[in-house]
Amino acid sequence: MTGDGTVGKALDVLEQVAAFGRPVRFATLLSQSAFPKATLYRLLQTLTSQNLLEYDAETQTYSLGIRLVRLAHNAWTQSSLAPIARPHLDRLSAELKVTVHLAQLDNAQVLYVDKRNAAEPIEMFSAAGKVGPAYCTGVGKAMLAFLPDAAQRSAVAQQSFHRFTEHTYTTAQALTKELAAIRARGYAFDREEHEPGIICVALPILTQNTRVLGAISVTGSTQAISLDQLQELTPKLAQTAAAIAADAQEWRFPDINLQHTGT
Amino acid sequence: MTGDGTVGKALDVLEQVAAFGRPVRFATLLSQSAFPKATLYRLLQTLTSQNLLEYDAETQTYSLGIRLVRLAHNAWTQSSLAPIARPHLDRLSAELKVTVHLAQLDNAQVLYVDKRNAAEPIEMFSAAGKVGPAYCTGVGKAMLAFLPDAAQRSAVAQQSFHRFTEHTYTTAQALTKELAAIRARGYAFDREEHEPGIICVALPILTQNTRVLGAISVTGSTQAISLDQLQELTPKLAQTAAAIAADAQEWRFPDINLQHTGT
DNA sequence: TCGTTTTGTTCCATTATTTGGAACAGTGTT
DNA sequence: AACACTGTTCCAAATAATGGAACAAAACGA
Repeated sequence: MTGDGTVGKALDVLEQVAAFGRPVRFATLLSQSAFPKATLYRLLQTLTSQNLLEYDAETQTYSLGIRLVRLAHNAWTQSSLAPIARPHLDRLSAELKVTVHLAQLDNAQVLYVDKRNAAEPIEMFSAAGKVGPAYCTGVGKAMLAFLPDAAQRSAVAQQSFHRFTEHTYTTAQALTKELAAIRARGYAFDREEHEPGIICVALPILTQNTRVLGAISVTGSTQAISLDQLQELTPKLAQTAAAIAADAQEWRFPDINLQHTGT
Repeated sequence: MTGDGTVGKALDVLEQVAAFGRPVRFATLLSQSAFPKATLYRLLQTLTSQNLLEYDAETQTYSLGIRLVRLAHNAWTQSSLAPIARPHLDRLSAELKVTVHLAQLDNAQVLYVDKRNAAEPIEMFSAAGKVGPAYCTGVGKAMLAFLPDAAQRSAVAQQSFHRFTEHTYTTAQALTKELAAIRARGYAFDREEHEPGIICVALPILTQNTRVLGAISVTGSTQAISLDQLQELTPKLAQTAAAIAADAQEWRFPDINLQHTGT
């Protein structure tokens, strides 16, 4: 997971700080870091001077810098499906009165990039950016199932297979079998595999060439809805997924017409 | 703006890609880059392998990677004022039925980290992460005004002073004078300096030691509200700003108690 | 079809940066 | 006043980045 010379090392440190989730002191980082004191020190300096980290002289702590927020806004706008999918999610959520998730794969994990909530109208940024496991969520399995073989094997190998509930798939073998079934069926269920009482149906968002762009899901609690009822929503979901994929396709082409922009 | 060896250069490239706002080809980047071909190529490789960029083989284009979205979620959660301020903004917005902004300074620019809209309930991530000019917005001037002298001079020097409207301050001198007035008064107005017909009052969020954490503002259109009416809201705003500052203060201390975590 | 141009990728000796052990400097503690 | 602890600086050795140029692979044109 590391590598790429200096840049990779700097990012390792950045992730380490991120993992703390709160401002952190030099000594604390040092004690957990593989880097020698002077090296870690200089990396922190570099990151701070680049505003990827922020150093609070009062408390002598490092925390993530807001430059990341700005960069991520660009990333979210241009590279995630969210802006394209937004109107479609709005429509789906309004029509069905359900909780809808939009996710993409990041490093064999599920990254949620947007969400519509049935009860509370909308959740903020806090929802976009969250990560979750791929092997025990509807969106995760839907995406894994449609990955090319090699990529799927690699992704499956990276799962942690922690048993969240009694329904969680806890071996690569069991998961691979489930993925094949999903691929055949065209959509994925989450049968309380991640949280007890929470079920969902998820569909991948695929290009014409069947490349996986992301996935959408509809979630409910077992008290409110049954798997069968969720399944009945799949046509609507499929329609939405197809519409998003079509829009995404269009969004990619403009660049090709603009490629002769060089000076 | 550059520097810091390899990491700095890599970030330059990252920003360059971000600036495009759409997927971009190697040749396009090369034509605008100061780096020689091979160097740029390797930097792109590194960034891509680190998932800060994403390479689409089909269209041969680079775009920002979603790893940034994940990192930014952490940054937003832990390092921005947004999570602390959220309940306070909710209350303020609900009570006054107005549009409220929460902003921080990033590199002498205004970075909006949260927003409450009077009409539409909430806007998503798209609002958090947006940047704007500091010299002609309420929140921007409120923050600049309370910066230590040296930092203020440096920040003022970095403003672009583009004339957006006839009320925009367009020289460092005029702005500095305005900032002194704001400091004396305790809050800032935006008198249609950025957009015609848009006015606002803004207050800085300060620590006890008067360090600038951020700013909040209440915005309105000249048709809907007058400056005097906005001014009447300042006590409520001041109360909210103080409450946020107090919460932020508490949020910083926990780390000090946990500093002996080393192995 | 075959040369030609454009675009992207690899090589490798040179050059510049990073490395990290160790010495040093602050700060607070007993 | 000695001690322990955390953070910062130094510098020769080790390592990684550099970029000119050669190479490969498409896209283009006649």
